[in-house]
Amino acid sequence: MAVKIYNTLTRKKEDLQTLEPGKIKIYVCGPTVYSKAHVGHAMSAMVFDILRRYLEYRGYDVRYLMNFTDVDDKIIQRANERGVDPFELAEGYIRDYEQNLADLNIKPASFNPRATQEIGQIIEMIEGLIEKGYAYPVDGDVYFRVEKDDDYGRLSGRKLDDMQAGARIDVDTRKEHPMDFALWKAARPGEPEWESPWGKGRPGWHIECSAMNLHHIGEQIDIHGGGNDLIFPHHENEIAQTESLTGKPFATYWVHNGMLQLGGEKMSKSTGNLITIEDFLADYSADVLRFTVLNSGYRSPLTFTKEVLAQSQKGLERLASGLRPALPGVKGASLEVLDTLAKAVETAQENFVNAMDDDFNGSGALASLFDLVRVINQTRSSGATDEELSAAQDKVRELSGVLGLMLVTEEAGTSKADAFIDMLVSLRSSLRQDKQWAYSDRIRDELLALGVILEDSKDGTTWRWGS
RNA sequence: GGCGACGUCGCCAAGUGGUAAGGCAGAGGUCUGCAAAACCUUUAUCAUGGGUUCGAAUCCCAUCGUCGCCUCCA
Repeated sequence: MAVKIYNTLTRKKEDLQTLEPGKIKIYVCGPTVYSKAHVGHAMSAMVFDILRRYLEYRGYDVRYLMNFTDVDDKIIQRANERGVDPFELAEGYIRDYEQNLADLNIKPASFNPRATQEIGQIIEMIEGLIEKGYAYPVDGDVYFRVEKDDDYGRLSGRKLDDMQAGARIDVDTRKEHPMDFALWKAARPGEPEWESPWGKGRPGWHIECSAMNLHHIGEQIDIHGGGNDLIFPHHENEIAQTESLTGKPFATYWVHNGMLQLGGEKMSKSTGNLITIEDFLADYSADVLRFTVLNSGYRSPLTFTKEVLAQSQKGLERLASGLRPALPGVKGASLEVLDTLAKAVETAQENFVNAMDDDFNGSGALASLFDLVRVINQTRSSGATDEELSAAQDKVRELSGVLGLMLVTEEAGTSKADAFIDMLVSLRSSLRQDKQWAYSDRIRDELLALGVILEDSKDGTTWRWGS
């Protein structure tokens, strides 16, 4: 069975068919680096990280690019406000973002192109577009001629006529059509500038992505991703520019994630309705966000509330419960029970792949893991040994890993405190044998306050670090 | 005003023609000195109103509601 992907271009799920067998080229729109990134960026990055990890798991050789827009009006404005160099400002936020991604367990891209490093390519493209009649210079600016592009609007499902009707459009009489967009902007005093055939200036927003693609992965790519707020105008314009120049379909699949909702509204940099990734990670683990993203459809809006995060936290604990060791003093489970476990491993594998194949259904993939965890826990309760549990637990780790979940719990045997905790637990066991409940409960309570969870069973006491 | 997405159990949600996955929370139970964990049992007819069909959460139309885009935005 093939992987199915929902394609914004056709509004349908389609079988994934790559340009080259076994290889897949993915380009994802990264942030404009003028401020700290927020959880919405994290969500988007995670969605495509999951997509990428899964395609790798399915055996594809993935080339994955994510860009940085490092020259733009807002960067310049912010830099001027602070009296710093715009390039340095951008550089700082790029480093922050890379750190954010690492903290979120998001795999680094194969390459991170930057707008400022593509100026030559950009100028070349614009020249090509002018030559073909798709662009025209005015007073040092260069605009794309939307009316020349018959397909314009096909990604976002708009028509030029519809858009003029109610939209607020700046009346720029120099433009031939109100929807014509800038490929090149003439420099104003004090702004970063590059030499060009049209005078000093800098690239427009959309052209950089087209240029980076062309330069680093080619005229045609398999998947182009980003937030659904980029569909129009950004991706629409990318298509217009690239395809007008090359005459070939740009990306086969356009994949867009839904917006993160904070307080019933889109989390957004420009409105300030946001929580930075840094602040989020101060309170929650990366897994909590990843679980939340996985559990909701990546194309739907994701409700971001404390309650949802708490639910994710509990869900993760449940997944991790499957990884706990055998009960103390067990002699092994029956063949029948072990057979059920082995079958559950197969079923989980199958359900997992089926779910993920179907447009990266994370919720379904998690369900397959929960089902397996339940059977593991049943098996453990039936007296299975660590060895008998290990294959199933490895499967949980393997599949969680494909989703990018770490499921790391601080394990016994890794801390200097272990010996002391063991001693207290052993002391408490003696107290319990003498029915000294007051003292034994006090030890349990005080250890709990220190983050150590004790669990008694009739065959002894186990302990683990809480989260 | 235009375009698009969505509305499934208290909450997060999967499911796109054949009588509703999973997680959280809740209730009852097993185990336990108590507790915790784990396990077992249990909880919905799918916004509303029409229509198509032998049969619809799933297709069509209308209504209501939510969100996104149309200006920078993941």
